[in-house]
Amino acid sequence: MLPKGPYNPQEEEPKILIFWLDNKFYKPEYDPDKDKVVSFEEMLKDKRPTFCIINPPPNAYGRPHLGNVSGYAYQDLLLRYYRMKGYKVYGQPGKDHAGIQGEIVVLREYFRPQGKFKANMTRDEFYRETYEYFMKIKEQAKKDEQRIGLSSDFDRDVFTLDPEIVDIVLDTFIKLYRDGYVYKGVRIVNWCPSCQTALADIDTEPKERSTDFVYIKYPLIPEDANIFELKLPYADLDSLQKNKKLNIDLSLLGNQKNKIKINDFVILEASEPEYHKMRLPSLVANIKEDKVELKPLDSSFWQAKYPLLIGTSSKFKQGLFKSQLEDLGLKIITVDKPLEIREGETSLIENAKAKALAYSKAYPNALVIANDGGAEIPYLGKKWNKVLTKRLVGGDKASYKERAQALLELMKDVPKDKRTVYWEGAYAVALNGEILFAKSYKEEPGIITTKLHPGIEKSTGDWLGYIWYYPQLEKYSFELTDSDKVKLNWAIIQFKKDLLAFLFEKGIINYVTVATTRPETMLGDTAVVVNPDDIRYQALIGRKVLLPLVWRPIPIITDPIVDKNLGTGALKLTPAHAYEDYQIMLNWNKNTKKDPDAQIDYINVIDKQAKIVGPTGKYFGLSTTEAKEQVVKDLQALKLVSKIETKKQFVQVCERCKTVIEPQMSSQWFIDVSQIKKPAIEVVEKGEIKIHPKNMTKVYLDWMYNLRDWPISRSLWWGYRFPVWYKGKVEEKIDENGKVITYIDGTPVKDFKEAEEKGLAKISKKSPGKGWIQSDYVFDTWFSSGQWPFATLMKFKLFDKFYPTQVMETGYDILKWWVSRMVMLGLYRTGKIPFEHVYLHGLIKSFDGQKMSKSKGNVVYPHELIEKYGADVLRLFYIVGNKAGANYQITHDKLEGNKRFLNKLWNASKFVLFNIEEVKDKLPQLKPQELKLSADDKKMVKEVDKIAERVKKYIESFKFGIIAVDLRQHFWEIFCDWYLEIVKPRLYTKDKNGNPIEYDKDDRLAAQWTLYYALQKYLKILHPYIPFITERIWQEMPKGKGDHRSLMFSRWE
RNA sequence: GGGCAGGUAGCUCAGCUGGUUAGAGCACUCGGUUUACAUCCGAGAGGUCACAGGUUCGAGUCCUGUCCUGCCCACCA
Repeated sequence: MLPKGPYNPQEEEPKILIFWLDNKFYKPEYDPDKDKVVSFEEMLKDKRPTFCIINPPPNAYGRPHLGNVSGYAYQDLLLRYYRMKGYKVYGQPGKDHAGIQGEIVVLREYFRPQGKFKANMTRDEFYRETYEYFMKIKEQAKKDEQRIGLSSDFDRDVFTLDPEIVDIVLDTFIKLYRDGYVYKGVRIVNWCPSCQTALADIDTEPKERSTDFVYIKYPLIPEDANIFELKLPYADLDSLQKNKKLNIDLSLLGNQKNKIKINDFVILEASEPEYHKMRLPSLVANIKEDKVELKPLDSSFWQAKYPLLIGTSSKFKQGLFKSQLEDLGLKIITVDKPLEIREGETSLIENAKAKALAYSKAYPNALVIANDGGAEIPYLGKKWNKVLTKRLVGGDKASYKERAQALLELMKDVPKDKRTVYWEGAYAVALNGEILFAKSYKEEPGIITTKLHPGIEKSTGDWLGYIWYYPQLEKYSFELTDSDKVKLNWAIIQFKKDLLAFLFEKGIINYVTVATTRPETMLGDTAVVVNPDDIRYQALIGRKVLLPLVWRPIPIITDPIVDKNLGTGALKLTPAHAYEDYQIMLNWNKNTKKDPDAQIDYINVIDKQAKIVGPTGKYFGLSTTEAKEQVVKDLQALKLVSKIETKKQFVQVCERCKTVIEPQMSSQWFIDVSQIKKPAIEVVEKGEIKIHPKNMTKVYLDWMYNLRDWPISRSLWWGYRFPVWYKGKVEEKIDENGKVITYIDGTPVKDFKEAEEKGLAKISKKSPGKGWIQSDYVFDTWFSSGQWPFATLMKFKLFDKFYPTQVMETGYDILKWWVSRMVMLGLYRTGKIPFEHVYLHGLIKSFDGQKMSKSKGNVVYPHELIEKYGADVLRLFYIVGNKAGANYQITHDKLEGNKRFLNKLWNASKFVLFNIEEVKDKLPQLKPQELKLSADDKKMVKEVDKIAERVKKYIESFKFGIIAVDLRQHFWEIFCDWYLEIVKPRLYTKDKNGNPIEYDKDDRLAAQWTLYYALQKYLKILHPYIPFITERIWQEMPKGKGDHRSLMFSRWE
């Protein structure tokens, strides 16, 4: 009998848990038919179809949080469902060492109280102690998993750093290396100059500071100028600077000497004995027979020479933008009396053309932009606009009069409220008396809103365009066109989106101004980057600028990531010391693979002590702070600083010591994913792996399509150490060209392959012998956890039996990080998909509706809720009404409601059990057709069978949360409120006062059987949702065919 | 800036490939019951399905645009 009173989960749930654990129901070796644990071999031979879920391993050092536990509810629901369906079920639990996070936590919470730090420990000591500590502490996480009812095989609970797992993971690395998918390359890393270590992004934190934003002018090298580079004795350079003149021998130019002409550039480079380099740009002033006279350049050389702009708009006339233009060294010609060619038989576009031609005649060297506009035409909505277009035969070519006529006619047919008005205008651009292009535009319905036409922003794919002048807005903008039809040799300057001016290239733009918060890194600049759609710089793409101070020609390249509106829209590229610059370099080099000359490189100018190194001349050896001051000072002396602003900026600082991170180049290990990602994309595209919810498939595929080579090495102690050995000490140094060079035992090596060939390095799991030193790097956590599905199953020799697994259930937030890697590495290592379905659950919002976070103080721990409500209530909260990928909020109402449901189930069961007590044992053997079932009984049976069928359908399509609402309601309303109430009179054998009453025995038995049948069915379909209470009630229920002493193994049908 | 999701009752959310009168839980109002139910049952009220167009015999559902919210990614040179 069930105990009296309301259901008490704190009392009942632990008993059930012990019942399950003691009987080892969770083990795959448990055979329900024999009701015992059979041998491993016997289990392997079992013919039942398999169903396997690998439980995502939580961090070993902490207790699983509300999110982890939600996962277990879903995983366990599936495990239990398929177990009851007769599958051979296996759940693989595990605990994660959690890489960097694990290391931080153990240092803080375990070692620091003992006065131990990485500085006063050996690596082995640290690893051993941490391992032991984790082994101990991970038991708590395991208990939490069991408490929620997760029916996985806890005898096979495994740690990610388990030696056998490590072995399998390292084998994968070695296989990747042998197959040529692993390489060691130089890459930018977060370097903490104080801790002297590379840091993962997660170990850095943003800090706001205010800093100087320096605008530096990089002189543009004229297109037709040759550039020669010459190495000279230092003394010669010195004399050049002093005397402003130098004669050098033509023969120094070698076979290029015939090319040189006056006004060419010669960049002179001289080295001091101690490695400092001095570079100075000079102009060829005079060529004698065997000598060249060189003149050093000063900044005045780059000044602009002549104006070339004419605008016809009122803004020019008013002298607006004057200062900006003059800042560029331009003079502006304004036209006092603009031509008025209007009306008559001329169309807008003809007007514009006529204007442009007239002006260009007057100013033969000017590029003329002429506009004409102001025609008002009605806007009629979509439908009417079509009519309008049709009636306006001739379109642009129609004259004003024709147009006005047609519009007036049309207006009559248009409903009044739709008669709004838009503007029409035209543009023409002329040069040397010739029209370059012309176009009319129609835009802005009605009273013009404050917005520009959306097409303007969208169509910035080309550089040629049309000016649009919005009279009512007093604004200019432009529209771009197909540029391959018209090729012009000029650029367009745009000020703050408002003014557009077309400028001749030659002699006008003679600087490219870049803005930077880190002027000292310009010493390592290798390019200037502009947005490919930025019309201002179109004519400059592919040209070169001369990097001041170090006087190195660097190219102007493009990348869409560059923000046109930030700073000057031109970005100085220092790939060695800015993460984003580094990415731009990679992209650029990838896109210009076929053209080796276009490739750009890095120059590392800051070393691990934050000192200036590399080819930096007089700045060599300065600290970054000193260098910054000096560089700005020197640039100002050259008049190459146009302005300095103060800017608020976020910098990354070291999480531990708060030192500003100094990004720089360092040698790291990579996986070349270009090949191995292909099958991982294919299996998802083909639907061999299905992702729930479906829309996450796109997220996965987008991520995979764009996946770049994966850096897998980390400078940590806690993790899988690389199976890489060096014969001697490994050092990294920056050479005089700013390149990172690795030295093994003093010998410089180009790359790892070379080191291996020279016998200085080896890939091996064990030490190759005395004197060999193992690499300091450990693997990125995702490299190991990406192998979790097959590594765990291989360890337990269950691979053949259970791989591929059926479901991977995890939070959608790690789809990209974890799921993608499991698919990729699983396919690579085993040739098979790791799982058939990916079910992604949503995140849980706290009681206040916000995302849980420690800083907000709204974190809810699952064990708190379990203590108060029990595991079943929490499981219902996770499941009921929720769907894949959707976030949901925890509320007390939901928890209370679930508690009430359990109580209802408990009481209804008590009622049923009490009323079937004396016929309990024979009920399962009775056949419905032999019973005197009433219409209500039959209806009840039908109803419960129906809901069971629906639940089955929904669970198998991963919609168990949605159907749970119906199931709960079904039990409550159909079984409790309806059937139980109407069946009562048929069950009573006594009246209110306890006196016996007459009753029909057969009818009563029919009712009793129906009660029994419905309840056992409900218990079964409810079991995957609320295993504890259903199992507890099951213990009191009579058992029939297909029933097991544990509800867990009783068959659904 | 790019991407994804969402906007439905007072609150938290369902509503699959378009199809009667748009649903559930909680909260609310009224009535009843206490031989399973520190309760439960019955009844009721409450919605321009964000907004504007469109497709259709028919739109919460499909298309276009707009607004708002949340999340993810990137970036702040």
